[in-house]
Amino acid sequence: MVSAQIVQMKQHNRCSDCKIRSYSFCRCLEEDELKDFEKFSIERNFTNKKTIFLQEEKSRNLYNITEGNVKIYQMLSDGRIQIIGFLYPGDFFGSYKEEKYTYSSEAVGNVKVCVFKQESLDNLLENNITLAKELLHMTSHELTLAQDRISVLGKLKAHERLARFLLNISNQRERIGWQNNPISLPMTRQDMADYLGLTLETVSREITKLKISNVIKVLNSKLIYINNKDKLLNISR
Amino acid sequence: MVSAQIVQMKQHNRCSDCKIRSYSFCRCLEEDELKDFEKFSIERNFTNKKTIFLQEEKSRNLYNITEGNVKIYQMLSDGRIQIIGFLYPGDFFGSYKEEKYTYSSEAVGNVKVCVFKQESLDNLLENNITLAKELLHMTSHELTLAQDRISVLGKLKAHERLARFLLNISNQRERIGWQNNPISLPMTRQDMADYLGLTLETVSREITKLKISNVIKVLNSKLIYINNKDKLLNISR
DNA sequence: CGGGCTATTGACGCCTGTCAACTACGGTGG
DNA sequence: CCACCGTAGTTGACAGGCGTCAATAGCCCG
Repeated sequence: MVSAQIVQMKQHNRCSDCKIRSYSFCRCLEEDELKDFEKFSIERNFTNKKTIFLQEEKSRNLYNITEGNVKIYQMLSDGRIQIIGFLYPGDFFGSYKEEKYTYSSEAVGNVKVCVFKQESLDNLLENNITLAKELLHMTSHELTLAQDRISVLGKLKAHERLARFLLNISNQRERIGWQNNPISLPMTRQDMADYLGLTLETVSREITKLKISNVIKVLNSKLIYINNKDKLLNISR
Repeated sequence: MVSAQIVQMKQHNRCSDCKIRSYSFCRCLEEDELKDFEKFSIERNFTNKKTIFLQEEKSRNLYNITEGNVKIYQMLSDGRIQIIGFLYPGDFFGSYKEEKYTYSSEAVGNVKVCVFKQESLDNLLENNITLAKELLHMTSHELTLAQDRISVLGKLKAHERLARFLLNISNQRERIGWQNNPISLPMTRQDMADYLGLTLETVSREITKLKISNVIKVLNSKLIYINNKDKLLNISR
């Protein structure tokens, strides 16, 4: 089940040339620190649907996305799946403590990640307060996002959840400099449902309703154009 | 709406005598560091249902609970409430960044908190890598808990949510050395509902079902005895 | 004893899940 | 090039879990 192509990059300027550094926690490092930093990570590639790690495995690494999307999810004993998040370039996942992963992670499309061994990262943190504070701030931000998701799943109706989902994707894409209007949905309807706490049928129906009421245009099932952002905002609460 | 009794403690050994320090992020400080640390916070009291801060207010403080319970919650534009969490002694809340609070907080019963100004804390962090790492680890742990709650709200049925809620309370109480079997529920049914993404009627009905199937005994509406922990675990997934 | 708040219980309806049929799309092989 | 197949997505029919509304019961406090 766990299988992946491993590619260790040979180039020497991986970090300083990195296109997404300004979105990632490494942005707090100076050029000279970066040189050191680069030694402590390797780059790996994963193709669509490849597992990066599984829940309950002993955690050893922290991952930083440099290309593509990653989904992280939890599985209940009876096989029901809840997707915790769809991650973007600049997001990190995994753990910096030696314990078990609390979720599984999987590539959505082709993915490139930087992998940090926990002990390496811990040593870096010990000597670099700026890095520690940056990680603290980013983790704290992640916590805020997770708490917002608690509200979404606890209180919003299906159509409200979908509206907020589309807006979030649009904003997220804008944040990292991708086009934010015809938005591409790299995940399946099932994935969207598992993310939103719904079924794929409900997601499909709600998309159809938005289409009929002319709020969105479905260019194809994975490419959606937002006709009326205000209306979408209104629906999303 | 915001009103609270403010009490600045005069005693000089507030931190070194603190009963809950080993559950809080201050546990990482040495005795001599603690003396300094103490100067940067004041202690405040809040009585039942008093607001500590409101969502959207400019955030200036980080709070550390030393006594009692605090609920943090978000409100939608139409007044629907989602309770993000019920916090215990040793838990912290608020923000260490100068921005807006993303949730409101309110005392459940009588509460004592230590209040840290953001800039004070930030200065402390700058010079104390141990403290920064401790906060990082605790925030990271909070994130894990929030992610678990995402799964609960996204995938579990009402009876599963309630079962998990009761077990969590029991465990949480055990963790900080309170009795873990007849567990007291300081919050109302409405609060439980707002926490679990349900209505108070559903919560009440599910409690009745657990009572009838002899899994729990309802000593009174706010005091519950767990008869059959295994069965409860089984229901909770 | 009465008033107000909280909790329980009942009746009913709707939103969303479940099951199933059908369509669309993309890749593969003859 | 097209037939075929598998996967993904849409749509329909139906049911059930949970929300909504309402009445009743329990409890605290004056």
